[in-house]
Amino acid sequence: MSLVHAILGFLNKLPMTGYDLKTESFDQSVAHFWPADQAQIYRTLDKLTEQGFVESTIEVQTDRPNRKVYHITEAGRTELFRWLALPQSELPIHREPFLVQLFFADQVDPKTVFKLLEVQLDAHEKQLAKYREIPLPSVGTPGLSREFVFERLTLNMGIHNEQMYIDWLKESIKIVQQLGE
Amino acid sequence: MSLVHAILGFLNKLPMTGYDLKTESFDQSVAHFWPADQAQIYRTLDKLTEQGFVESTIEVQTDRPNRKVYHITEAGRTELFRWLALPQSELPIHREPFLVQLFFADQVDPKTVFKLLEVQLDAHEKQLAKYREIPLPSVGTPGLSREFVFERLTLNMGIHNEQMYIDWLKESIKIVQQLGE
DNA sequence: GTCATATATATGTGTAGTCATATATTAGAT
DNA sequence: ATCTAATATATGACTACACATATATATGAC
Repeated sequence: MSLVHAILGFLNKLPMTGYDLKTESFDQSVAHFWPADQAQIYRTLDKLTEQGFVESTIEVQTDRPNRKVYHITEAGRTELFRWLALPQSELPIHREPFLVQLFFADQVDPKTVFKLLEVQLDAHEKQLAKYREIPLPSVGTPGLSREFVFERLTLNMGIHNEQMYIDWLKESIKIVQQLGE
Repeated sequence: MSLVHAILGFLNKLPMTGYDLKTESFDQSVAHFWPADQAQIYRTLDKLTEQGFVESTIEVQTDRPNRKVYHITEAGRTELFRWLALPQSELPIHREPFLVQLFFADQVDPKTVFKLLEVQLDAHEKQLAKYREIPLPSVGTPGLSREFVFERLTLNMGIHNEQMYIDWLKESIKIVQQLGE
């Protein structure tokens, strides 16, 4: 359950509200490998409070709803560092509906298969373009802080992954076309 | 929910029991992009029966438990083909605990980060080796049936993906090493 | 003699994640 | 004047999936 540890990781940098975590942290930087639902962030913060890994203080606001600012505790920091050092030897499962479709594509007429492949290609090209637009300095930049280096590496993963998928799709489209002849 | 459609896809090729679906179909061919839990296969077969997409007949056995052989109905086939032709414009979410660790790796000492990367590299190299051992003819093989071509394409995705991940890990390890100097 | 494995189906229970919706107020857009 | 978006927290309800376990019998391994 990495949501817990992602939240601890963000709070270890800066105390924040659930709203900040969602809009400024998750949606801005880790969404492509750990998207987080707003409702689940709040519920996880409740659970972390019960466990003593975070605490909150109310910041009164007059014009807007009060802010419940969470900060990490010493126990929370210990738990974060324990998990951050734990090797992930089991690879995560990636379920892909599209690959299920492709697997059974012999039961479908070639034009439809071609259409499915094209839609995928379009979606991945758009995703790649999105990643490329993110203004993060490249890892080679002199004097770049460790924080940004690691963030950049995770973005590189996203870019590599989309590029690989696009290459594979183009290769597959060629093969499917030859099959139609 | 592609489990439903994967089951329909398999049953459209051949009537089978839940046990067969698990051991002969899922575990043998689509496990790397759609692993299926035994309990969930049986429950999904129940649901599909209620919906009228599959039907079952009992095959009595004396030495072993009776077999409940499922076959697809006409309604099931219609549903299968409807879904198989449906473009997947939304990309699936791939959650990666390891990338969460890497994102926060600036809070961890470099040796530990290096260890995490090495364990990942090892895991992905093993996975790649596993895929390469699967005896499926390459897409170029003359006279290869459409069924095998599409199965091969999905395996190619697995191989491409592991190769990309390994490349990215090696690149990242170099960068992390330079960071330590 | 005992233990593990294969064949075969089924239920109980828990968890992570999704989606909808409630509440309350301000600022800005049309 | 009215609608929408932003700020902020919270609950209800549902689904997919995971993990453990129950039942029953045969075969093969140590």
